[in-house]
Order: sequence, then C-alpha cells, then structure tokens
Amino acid sequence: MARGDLVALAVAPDGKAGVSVPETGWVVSAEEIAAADAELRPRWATWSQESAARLAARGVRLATCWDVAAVHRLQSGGFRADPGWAWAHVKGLPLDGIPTRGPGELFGPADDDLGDEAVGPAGYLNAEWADGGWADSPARMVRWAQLALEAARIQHSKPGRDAVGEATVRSESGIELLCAELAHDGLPVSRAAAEGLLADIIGPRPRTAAEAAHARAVRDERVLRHAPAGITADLRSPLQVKSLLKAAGMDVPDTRAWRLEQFRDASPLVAALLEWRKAERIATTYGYGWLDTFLGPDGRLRGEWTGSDGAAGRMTASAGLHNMPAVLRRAVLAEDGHVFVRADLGQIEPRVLAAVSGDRALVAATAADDLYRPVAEQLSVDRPTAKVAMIAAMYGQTTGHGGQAARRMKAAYPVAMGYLDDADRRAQAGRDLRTYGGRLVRMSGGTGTGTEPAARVAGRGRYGRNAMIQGAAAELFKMWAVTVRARGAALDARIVLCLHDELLVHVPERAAGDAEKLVGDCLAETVRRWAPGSRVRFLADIAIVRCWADAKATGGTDTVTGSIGGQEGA
DNA sequence: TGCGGCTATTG
DNA sequence: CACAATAGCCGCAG
Repeated sequence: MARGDLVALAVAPDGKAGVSVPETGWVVSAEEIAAADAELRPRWATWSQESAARLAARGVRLATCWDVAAVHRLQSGGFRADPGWAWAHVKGLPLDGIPTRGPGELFGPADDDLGDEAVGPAGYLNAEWADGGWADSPARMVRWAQLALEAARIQHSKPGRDAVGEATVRSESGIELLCAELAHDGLPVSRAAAEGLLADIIGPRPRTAAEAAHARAVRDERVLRHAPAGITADLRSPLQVKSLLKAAGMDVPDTRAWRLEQFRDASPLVAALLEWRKAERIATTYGYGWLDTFLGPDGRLRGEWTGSDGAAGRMTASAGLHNMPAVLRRAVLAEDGHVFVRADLGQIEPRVLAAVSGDRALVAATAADDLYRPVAEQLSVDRPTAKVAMIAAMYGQTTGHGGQAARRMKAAYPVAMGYLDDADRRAQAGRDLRTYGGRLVRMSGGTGTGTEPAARVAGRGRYGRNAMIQGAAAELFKMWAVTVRARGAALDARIVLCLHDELLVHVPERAAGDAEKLVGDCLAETVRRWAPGSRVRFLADIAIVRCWADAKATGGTDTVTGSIGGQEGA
C-alpha cells in the first residue's frame, strides 16, 4: 500500500471499521485506522461523511479520502447521494429500479430477501444492507467497504476531467472530512456572553411559561400603544399588521422591513414595529431555546454540516451557524489560551468570474485591491454604479435602471458577459450546466411543456447564470478550506466555521502568527492549483482576534495573495 | 398535520 | 432587490 492509494473504509456505529485493499479485508478499531492513516496515508474510499463522523467522535481525523457521495453530487448533480443511488449511477442502472425497504419489510424478510448478497441479481445494492445492515457482521463490513472502493474506482475512471477537475474531486471529498469535524467540534461560544447579549435584547431568561407569555405581551404592547385608538393586531400575522398600518394611514403591498423603512421617521408605530421585529427574530430563532438546543456544556455550538447543497455546491450548516445575527458574534470567543484567525476572501465572485471566463480585461481589473475601481473607470461611471452593474450581471437583475451601465459592461468585458449570457440561455432552454470545477448543475427537470410561464423560464436563466459563479466560488473556497485543514493540523489549528467566503480558525495562542501566515500561504497554494497559469488575483483579509465580532472592526492585516504569472515555483 | 406564503438573517 | 441558504410563525387544506 502506498501513500495516496485508494483503500476501502466503512466505519460502523460502534467505531469498528471494515477495511479492504481490496484483495484482503479486515475489521479494525478506530485507533488502528488512525495509526494506518498516520503511517501509510492512503486515500480512504468511503460511502459518505458518516464514516468520518464516527471516527471524529472517537478523536480520529483522516488525512484524505474519496467520498463517493460527494463525488457523486459533483459528477451527477442533485443532493441525493445515498449508496444505493450513487451505485446505480456508477453502474448505469435504471434509477427507477433501485430497491427500497418498504414498510411491510420492517416486520420480516421481504419476498426477494437477498440474505448475505450485497449486490442483487439486477446489479443493485441490497436495500437491507444499505439501510444499515452492512454493519451486522465483520464479513459484511469488509464487503461494504469494498463496494465503496469499487464505486470510487468507477467514479475515478470517468473521462473528461482536467487537472482542476481532479483537484476538485479531491477537495470536495476532503470537505466531507471537515464537515464531520465541524459538526463534532462545534463553534466556541461563551454561554455567559451569549446570555448577556440576549438579556439586553429580549430580557432575562423566563423561568415559567407565564413569565415568557408576560414578557411577550410587554414587547407587543410597546408597539401597540402607538396604534390608533381601539385598533389592535397580532404582530406575528403579516395580514393583521397590514391592516394595522392601513388604519394608521399607510397603505403598503406587504410589510417587509425595507418597505416600512420609509415610514420609520414619520411613524412611531412603524419605528416600534421594526424594533419589535428585530427582537422577535432573536427571541424566536436565536433566543434561550436556541442556546439550550445547540450550545453544549463545553461551550461549543453544534450543527450539522453538508459539503455541498443541492444547487451550486455551497456548504450549508444548520443550527443558525450560517445566518446568526451579526450582533451575536460578540459571543463567539476563543477558548483560554487560544485565538481565532479570521480570514475572508475579498470580492470573490467577480474575481472568480474573471478566472472562469478568462476575460482579459476583467482579469486585468483583478490586479487592483478594489476591483470595482478599475471597472468603474472602464465604464466611466462611479464605483457604486459599477458594483451594481457587475452584481446585476452575475445575478441576472432585469429590473431597475442599469441599462446604460449594462451596455458598457458588455462592451468592456465581452468574454465575461458572454460567459454569463451563455449560461443563462442554456439554463432557460433546460440544458444542464457544468461549473468550472466540473459540478453538474441540473436544469433539465420540469421543462418542456411548451406552455411554461415566461417568468419561470427567466428565473431559471438567472439561477443558471449565478450557479456558474457561486458554484465555482464554492469550489475555490472549499479547496482553500481543505488546504488549511491539512496544513493547519501541525499547528493544532482547527477550522471551526466556514461561511461561504470566510474561514474562522481556532488556534493555540502561541501558534497564532504561524497560523495567520499559513492561511494566506494556503490561499496562494490553492490559487495555483485552482487557476493554474491564470493572472487573476485573489485577496484575503486575515486577522488574529479573540472574538469573531472584533475582526472587521479592528481592521486586520490586509494580506494579498494570488497573482501568479505562469508557473512560478511549480 | 403538512405545506405554501411571509418574514428575517447570513454570504 | 436580483442569486443562494436555514428557520420560525401564520393561515389554510385535509
């Protein structure tokens, strides 16, 4: 067995692992997996994040893997990637024939029970095995691991991948290891700080249901006392709020905050309502219940992580980790003797557009720290207009008054705009897309009726246009993240949060400086791999902080990376 | 009880 | 207010 060789691995709920090379198989302990990983450093072929999660629970972190589910999502699109589904894809089997365990089979063996055969006569995986039965015996565990390896080999043999595609397959797999660790480790959150913030915003923790109801009523009353005499409303009902506003002389089509903002100064009712909404949001979604559910006694906030969603392939997280109100970041504090290295990519989407389209003029613009400056100059407009025009092009905005800027954008950056328009047209026509790194974005479902509403077609076009950028940006980001994970291990630097273009790394204080440099170096390494030979420049703002909220306020080290002409050092 | 609509938060 | 996501509550259908 050599470094990087594929080795089959399937970890059971009890931590025992089926391993195969594949001529020979063993069942070994998590500790033995850890030792083998350290000594031989194979690329473990696994079915999904599940194996890594079970190892992480036992303190074992693998260096690399080939994750069949992650690679399936990349190569074939969609989110579904269970073994039975991925297997049918790699084997080219009809998808409507995949066996399932019906409710009737829960109480006894099915008529077509396959017993100890992992693969049935039609070539599908045994549904009972796939449902967890694979862990029922040592022989099954080894066999199940071997099948993951077989699936991985077929995925590996798929034609049409360039070097970037190969690297993307590896990083998409590695991200699953990171996801398992993010879920296990959690985000450091100070309970005392969090409860202090909540007390300021929504009041002290209620002791009884009656106290909670009273606090709610008090909050409501602060709004309703501004209502016209005799008028009341359930503030949680948009319909009733609309009526309330009408009674107060304001006729609005809906009650969204941005629409009510114009009345804030003139109407104490609206001002109170907008404040109420902010507090209510925190009370219901990010209040004491949220802390009780997701913040462990060890001061770690835990959610589930996925390496790629069903659309363009961004990472997702539950437990509010990706949409926590900014004010609560003040409770995200490094543990004693530790600090955070916080790093975020600057203007990643237009820079990615330059890279994937190869537009020479836009590539040239990425040389600037602020890309929108040269773009504004090129278009002869001010910076805000240039930014809006660029974002409009990437998101497919059709409304508003960006006509002139859009025309100039097309003239100045014809290759980049053509790239986006092409994706838009393909998506509108229901043709599948493939991102820069090779992710299939399925567009073919639900089209072809011929009577499809124009709004739906246009929406699909915008979706496809954006998926090419958002998806490629996600691929770059994940490659950076797995590189930081790998290189940071030696410093005990652990990624504790991924936020689309931002990394939060928890690191012992003594290694802070090294980790800060490492995160920047990893970006340079990633860009060389992700955009070889490109002159596109990527930037990361990197700072050492004790509290997540401090990062932007203090203004971190402005680290500049990328900018590789040719194959320097390569 | 399930689901679409509305709303809010994040990138 | 365009692209993506998670998530809670309301109102309605079954």
